[in-house]
Amino acid sequence: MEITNDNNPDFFRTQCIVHNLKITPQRILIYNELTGAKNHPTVDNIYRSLHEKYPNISFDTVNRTLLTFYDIGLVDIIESPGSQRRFDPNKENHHHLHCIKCGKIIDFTSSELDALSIPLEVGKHFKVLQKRVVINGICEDCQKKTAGL
Amino acid sequence: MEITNDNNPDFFRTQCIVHNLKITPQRILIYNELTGAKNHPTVDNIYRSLHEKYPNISFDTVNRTLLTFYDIGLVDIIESPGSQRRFDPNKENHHHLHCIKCGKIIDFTSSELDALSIPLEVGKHFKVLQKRVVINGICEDCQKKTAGL
DNA sequence: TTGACAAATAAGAATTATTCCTATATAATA
DNA sequence: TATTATATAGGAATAATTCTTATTTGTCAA
Ligand SMILES: [Mn+2]
Ligand SMILES: [Mn+2]
Ligand SMILES: [Zn+2]
Ligand SMILES: [Zn+2]
Repeated sequence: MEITNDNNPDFFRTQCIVHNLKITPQRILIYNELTGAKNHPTVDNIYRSLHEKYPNISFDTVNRTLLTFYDIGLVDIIESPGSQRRFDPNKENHHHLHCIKCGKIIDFTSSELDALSIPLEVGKHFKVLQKRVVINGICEDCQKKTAGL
Repeated sequence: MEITNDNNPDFFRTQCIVHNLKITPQRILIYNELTGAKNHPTVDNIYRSLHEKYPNISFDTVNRTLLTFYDIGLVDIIESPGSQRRFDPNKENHHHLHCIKCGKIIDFTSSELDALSIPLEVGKHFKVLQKRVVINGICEDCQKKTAGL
């Protein structure tokens, strides 16, 4: 199943206006690249894709813009085991598989897991905004690669 | 509740021997520091603590040793939203609260969550090694800080 | 439609995090 | 105790992120 992210130009414009952000060509490009992205791009992923078509865009603009999008809730910054910050344009409830070999982070959905209940004690001390199941393991590709050992 | 990590010198020695690692003073120091650590230290956290008492220890040794410990399964590298790699000496089944304000990662336990079942479809394509619930939100301290706004 | 201005950008420098290099030291073994 | 493979310290190199500043641009009021 292919996951496609929402790309709603009107929503984007509205969010920018609500948060007093100017609607610049760079922001539009980055928003489109992001919503078109599979997986969970790093700043560098987005920068490189855009830089091919628009050689003048700067890395810093991509980075700053992605952080701004995070601030206004347009994108998530997801958990990963170090290295580079990774963004998730998919704000829907979903869960993650982390491959410990290649670092890939794969989405999966489960209404059962969406509904899991958090201990009461936790809710008393911690304001819960999002919950997700994170599974560590080895992806299909990496299993195949080491099959011959 | 205070979480204390196992510090079992015999276990440590055995693990080193099994994996053909020399038992060096540095490795012992790092192992002890790690098992004494609350929360989820970065390389720099461990390095700084040790460096106060042992000014000759090098950052690279701490970093390399922690990665070695990860390789032999003595410690986990945990999910975090970028910045620095974080280690978890607690290999028991447990779950995490991520504070999006201060970056703190807090442990909690729940036998109910330990037992959650993963969709069959996932297991077919992905070799599951560990599963954990990761909750994003705002910790008690950070809630207090912004209470006056 | 135009001008003023606050906000955003590009480019490169600076900072921070991690890894690599290599000469020296040392734990393990015989 | 001598040998040797492994590990370490220290510093250099690389990678990731953020900052600085001169310039440009989107927005809005006139
Ligand atoms: Mn995702
Ligand atoms: Mn933990
Ligand atoms: Zn993989
Ligand atoms: Zn906090």
